[in-house]
Amino acid sequence: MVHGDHGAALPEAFPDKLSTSALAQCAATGRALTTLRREVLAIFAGAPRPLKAYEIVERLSTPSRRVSPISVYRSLDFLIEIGIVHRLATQNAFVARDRDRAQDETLVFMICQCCGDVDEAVLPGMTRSLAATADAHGFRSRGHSIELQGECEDCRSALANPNRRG
Amino acid sequence: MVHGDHGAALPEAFPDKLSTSALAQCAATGRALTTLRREVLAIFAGAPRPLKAYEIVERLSTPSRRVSPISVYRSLDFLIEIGIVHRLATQNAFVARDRDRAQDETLVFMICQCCGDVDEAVLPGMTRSLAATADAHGFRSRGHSIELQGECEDCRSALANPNRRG
DNA sequence: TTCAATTGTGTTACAGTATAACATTACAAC
DNA sequence: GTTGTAATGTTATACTGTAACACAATTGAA
Repeated sequence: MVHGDHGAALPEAFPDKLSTSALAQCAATGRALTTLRREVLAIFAGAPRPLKAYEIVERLSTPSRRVSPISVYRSLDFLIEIGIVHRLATQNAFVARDRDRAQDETLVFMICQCCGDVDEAVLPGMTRSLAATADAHGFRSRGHSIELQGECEDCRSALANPNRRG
Repeated sequence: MVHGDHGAALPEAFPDKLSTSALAQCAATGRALTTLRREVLAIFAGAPRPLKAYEIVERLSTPSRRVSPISVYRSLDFLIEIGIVHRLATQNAFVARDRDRAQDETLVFMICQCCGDVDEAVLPGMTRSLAATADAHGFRSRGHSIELQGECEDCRSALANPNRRG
């Protein structure tokens, strides 16, 4: 089962928003959402936090099926290309988001150093601002990575009120 | 050049702007700009591009002196702490810059995928914009990483006019 | 002086991240 | 059926970063 079996059934609750977006992207670009790519996506769909590549390797591997790191990396590269998955460069980790992939949207990731959770935002003026800066330097931008490190609201509350933590 | 000349041929005399900034930061924080840290800084001063940690290891090592990766990483951590060196998360590489380290300045790095050169800029409104976004999400930001990937002016010219390249 | 605390480096070993190179499988188009 | 392309399998390895503990130098104080 390499590619072409776009209708393969998956153990998890499919289709979700992620795979719907992925399928739309594949249809638009003439590429295939293969079994392996679906499986990786399914793992993201069930994960509340960013995933490490080798976590995905572990979760896909069973005693009878050894998924190699490079296969996972290749699937990740694909999902990144179609805009479903984002690499958190500062964390060596990956997240899946189903936002509209309008090319002029600038995603900002806020990464909690305490609990590892990631939130994301779109800065309306950011795209223009970055483009203007790049222009001023003669730089043609083709991609970006914007990540904030800090503490999320929950962790700040917990730190401020250690007695109340659950 | 086993010892005494810092292990690197410098194009400019010491002290340069980088080490001047570093010394000022050390004086302000009561920490030491040791020989190893100076050597790492000197390598940055002579490098036109971002450096990989293991490139620094190689340049510091000689047949009679084996500098270990962890020593280099420790020096890099120190130089990052005092704001002289920045880590390019998307490249697993490091650059030294001698900008004023005003805490409200938001550095943006523009990384040429073609030649590897890095330019940086300060976006005036960015700090406020990011802070407002973080606030809106209850996120307390303590650090950030903003990197653009693309092509620098020189490489764009070269690509547009392949005959003229030199 | 001697002790303890602090800072920084040396040394060894290893953990974690990512890719190269080549073989194989599946499908589509001719 | 042959060829071209896309995707994965397989093996091995390169690259990036850290843990753990020992050693050395400095400082401040009993």
